[in-house]
Amino acid sequence: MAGSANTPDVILDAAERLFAMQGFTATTIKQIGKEADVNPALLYYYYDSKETLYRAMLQRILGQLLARGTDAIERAASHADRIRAFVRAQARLLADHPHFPQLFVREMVDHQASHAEEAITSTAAGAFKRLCDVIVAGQQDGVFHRSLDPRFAAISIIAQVAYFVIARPAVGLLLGHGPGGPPAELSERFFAHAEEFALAALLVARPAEGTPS
Amino acid sequence: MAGSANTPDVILDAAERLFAMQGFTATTIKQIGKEADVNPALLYYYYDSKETLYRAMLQRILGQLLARGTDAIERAASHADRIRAFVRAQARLLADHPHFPQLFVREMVDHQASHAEEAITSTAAGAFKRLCDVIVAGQQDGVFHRSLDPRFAAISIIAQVAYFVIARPAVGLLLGHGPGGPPAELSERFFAHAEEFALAALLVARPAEGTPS
DNA sequence: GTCTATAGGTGGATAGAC
DNA sequence: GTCTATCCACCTATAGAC
Repeated sequence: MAGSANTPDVILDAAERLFAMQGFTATTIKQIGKEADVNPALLYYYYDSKETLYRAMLQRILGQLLARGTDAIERAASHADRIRAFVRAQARLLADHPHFPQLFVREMVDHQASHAEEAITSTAAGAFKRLCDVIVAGQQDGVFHRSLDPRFAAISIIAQVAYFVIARPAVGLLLGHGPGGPPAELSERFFAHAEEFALAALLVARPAEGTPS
Repeated sequence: MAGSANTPDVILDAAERLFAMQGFTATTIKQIGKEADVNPALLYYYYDSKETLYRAMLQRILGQLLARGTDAIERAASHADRIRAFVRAQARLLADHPHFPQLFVREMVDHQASHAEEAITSTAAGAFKRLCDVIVAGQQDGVFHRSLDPRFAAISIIAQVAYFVIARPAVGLLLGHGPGGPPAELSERFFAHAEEFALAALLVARPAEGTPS
């Protein structure tokens, strides 16, 4: 408030944290005001309603995410490296925006993606298609296994990292680290594994045991 | 209600539907009463509070799910068939209990699995361990690739089907079928793909193109 | 732009008749 | 066991002073 950022952004920051942690209905205007350290009534000066505030918050984070280029994929030299780059970019994206997984799955189950539909079809679908194209190109060059449906394979690849962060409490319990989730170092190792697993599934000629990437 | 089932179960049925669709906070006692066609006040005759009702509902569905045996895995002849059997059982399980995915992810994000912690550690962890054991056995016999961490591989395998059903609206949009999700026939094909993808990642010697399973 | 005060509505939960 | 009536807390949103 008094300081660096302007009030609407401070409000959106607070809303993002609370909506991600508690969901839409469980989060109250008063909580957001307190978290943002502004008067709750002030929220209605900037946003028409709680619903409007939620949409603005979601659009902002979707915009931030989708603005990130997928250049790393194009820069990669080989088909395999492009798959690696995609998985790595996905993991970095989710690590940099820790609230996003919760907001995303809440939007799925609460509103059937209705508030995110445009963002998904207009931009996320682009990243998905790029991954599919990488797979198809690898198949045509005989590097990737041809019997896999490229779109299904793309979903399987995305699912690994996505599920790991969404089901974090369950994964933590399964790996013996409690419902707080696995420690950061273990998460990093899983993300590295996810690259290997995806490539192992795709590649026709698998590199010999222990061959460095 | 007047008829086959007893009132507590009718209430739990209604609660299961509404909690799955709307979440804990957004679902009201009055809605549940209406959905169950009983007086809302009656819920407090059977359950102490909304929270108690939620827990009872969750315990019931967790009990149903965890009671299902994993015999199919043990009956399978080869390492590969055991992986297939696991994925198939997972897909069947989720298809038979359409509310479970939503309830599960809501429990993750809303309560960090606190209400499901015991069910996960006592029983779901058993199924997870069995999958890990199948992978380890395959690795020891030289059938599965040894460089993969068995626990991570198990998560990658589970993630495919789990993410597909959790992110159903997003998957529907990505595959061009709208936020209502993909049609049943396409889901079935994805589940079949998930078996192939998992095996392709695990197997050292991949079957030749087009070889039937 | 920011605050105080409050209207208007709804939710969880209880008391008590039947 | 089931229903009616209702209490109290809390929530969204607005009116209006500063």
